Amino acid sequence: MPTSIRDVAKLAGVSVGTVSNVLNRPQEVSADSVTRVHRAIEQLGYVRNDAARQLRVGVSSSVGFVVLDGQNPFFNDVVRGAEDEASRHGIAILYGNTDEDSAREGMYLDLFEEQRVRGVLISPYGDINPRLERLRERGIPAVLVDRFSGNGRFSSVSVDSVAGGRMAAEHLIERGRRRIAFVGGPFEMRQVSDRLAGARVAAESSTERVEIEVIATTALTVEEGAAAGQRLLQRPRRDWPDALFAANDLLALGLLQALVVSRRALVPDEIAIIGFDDNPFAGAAAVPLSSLRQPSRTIGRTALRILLEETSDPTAIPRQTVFLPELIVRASTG
Amino acid sequence: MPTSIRDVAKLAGVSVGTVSNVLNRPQEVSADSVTRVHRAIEQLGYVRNDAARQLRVGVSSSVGFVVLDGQNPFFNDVVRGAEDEASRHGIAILYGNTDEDSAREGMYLDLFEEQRVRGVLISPYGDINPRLERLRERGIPAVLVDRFSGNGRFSSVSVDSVAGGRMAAEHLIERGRRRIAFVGGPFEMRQVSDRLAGARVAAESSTERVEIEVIATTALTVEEGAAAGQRLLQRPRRDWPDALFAANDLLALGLLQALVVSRRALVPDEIAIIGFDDNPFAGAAAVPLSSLRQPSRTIGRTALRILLEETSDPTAIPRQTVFLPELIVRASTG
DNA sequence: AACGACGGATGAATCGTTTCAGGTCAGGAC
DNA sequence: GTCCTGACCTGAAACGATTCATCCGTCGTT
Repeated sequence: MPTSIRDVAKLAGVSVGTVSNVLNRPQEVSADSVTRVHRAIEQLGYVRNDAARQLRVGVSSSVGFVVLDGQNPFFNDVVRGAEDEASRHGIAILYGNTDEDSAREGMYLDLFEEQRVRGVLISPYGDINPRLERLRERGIPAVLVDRFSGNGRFSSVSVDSVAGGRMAAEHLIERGRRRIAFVGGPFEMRQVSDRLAGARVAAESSTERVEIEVIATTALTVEEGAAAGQRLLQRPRRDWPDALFAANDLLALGLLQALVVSRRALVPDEIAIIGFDDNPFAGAAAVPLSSLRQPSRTIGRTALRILLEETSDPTAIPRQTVFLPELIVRASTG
Repeated sequence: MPTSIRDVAKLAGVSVGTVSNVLNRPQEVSADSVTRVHRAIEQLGYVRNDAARQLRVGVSSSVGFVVLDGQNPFFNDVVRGAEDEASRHGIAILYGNTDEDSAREGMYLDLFEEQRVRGVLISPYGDINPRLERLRERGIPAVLVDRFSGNGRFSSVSVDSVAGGRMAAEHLIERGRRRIAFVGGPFEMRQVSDRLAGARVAAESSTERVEIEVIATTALTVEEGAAAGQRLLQRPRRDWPDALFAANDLLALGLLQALVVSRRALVPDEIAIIGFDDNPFAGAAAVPLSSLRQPSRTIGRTALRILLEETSDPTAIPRQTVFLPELIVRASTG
């Protein structure tokens, strides 16, 4: 029932080798054979079986993308960028979402290894360097996304979070804020600790006396942001910071919502807020949100491109691509 | 270099058949062999080659998901639901985004057919019934997502958009609004026309005299919503509607933003707004947005479950699963 | 006429699994 | 001692593509 390359060969009156050649290097086949084979393919509705191809040539036509947080529009944009570039090469994306769960992360890496994917894009959660090393030994390269490769063993595409944190804090300081609360967590996430580090650099290198307080959250979500906002509002007013720097826009939106709904704190007059990512909803928020824009589509596209280069040249030296975020000033920092 | 099942067999001192049995039906193998094989696997770091497995048994361990609009949080949630269910079965998701482009849609269906995926989830854009029929003939079932199967030839999981449209309009009418503008488009999208149809039903079955005006957009995006809002504000004030029903939350957020930023129209006092989807950002908007919540995760999960059932029983009768949306009232409709 | 070169076509071998028809062996029934 | 029954294993065939050593004609050269 399922038609194979042999059926095509028979109908076209040529050998299977010729059919394969028509499919893969038509220039080495006579024009006559090409048309006959194409006609046969058309007539039978033949579609090449990629599993057989992959088994023989040993290389798959898909790449895996392990995403940290499928809810986050930032990652969706990154995936979009990668998917866009992949489709140009006839490559499909195997999508795995870990939701910050090491077990799921490992599970997807296993799955992708079984599939012998061409390569893996990953925004890592746990310590997966050993896993990635192992994949590489097996000829599956990996590119880290939204994460700088600490030891330089892998290529990575990320945004300079330290610089971004610094830009955010400098902006707040310049606007006259002196008591900044950094809202974010968990701090095992490199992006989170980097953004805080950047903010601290800004505070220390300022001529003014600037305090940085840390309000820890357990995740980068709207809910956690709102909860943090609630906690803040319960303090006596004199203990309030005059600015909030949220580790990402989801948190910032949650914070904003808590402050606006309570009507107890004016944004930005009493408390300014700045986020990170500039996700598509930041500009549409209660008070349009200042943020640091990441070139998310470009990140995905670039990561996929590097991955493909590494698959064709396994000896390539890993390279770290770092983009600078862009400060977007809106009403929330007035 | 790459280790195969044969290497494992040799090291464990058994035949390849036994290794395969250990992997696939351990209960039929002696305990002794099982442990020896496992030890060998461990030692060699063997990972089964899924392409070879797939070639032999003829069934892949991935399903394709063709998504209409990767930017839309609603679809991301649906994907999440599907992915969650899939991971339970050791199945990976091949992710394809069409961005409402028939060419891309066809491209992904081709790609998935080459991969001989287990099945396809799709939120269709163009008229792809013939393509899906063809896939089915080849043993690849498809489940329509967020779209009712017109001719009942395929299973589908969707939300009753007519009912939702009706609920939205009834809510506005009940709140005293009489001049409702429906903002949405293109109308080829079934969801859009259904939501409008529902609103018309509500208007006609009301005891009051209710006008429904249509403001067409070219896409369901924040930008289109904002643009529609601008156009609206340019009219003389006496021609303004007193309520806007947006075909989805992205549009609604855009509308809201246009009205709020201009400060010319009070929401909801002068103009009420209701959206559709209840995406995670609707509640965090300038004026928290009323909306119709779709059980997006559940939709994805259900669709995948049905797909798997159909792969195991190809004679199953297609079934249409329809969820009812839930009215979420927030400040934007006072 | 002999020879070499070359464009094309051929088909067997191969990739790494799963499956299945048989084979081996120990133990139980008679 | 013979036969039967299971439990367990074995190894070759098969899946559908790609590749490559060969072969076949034709044509140009000498």
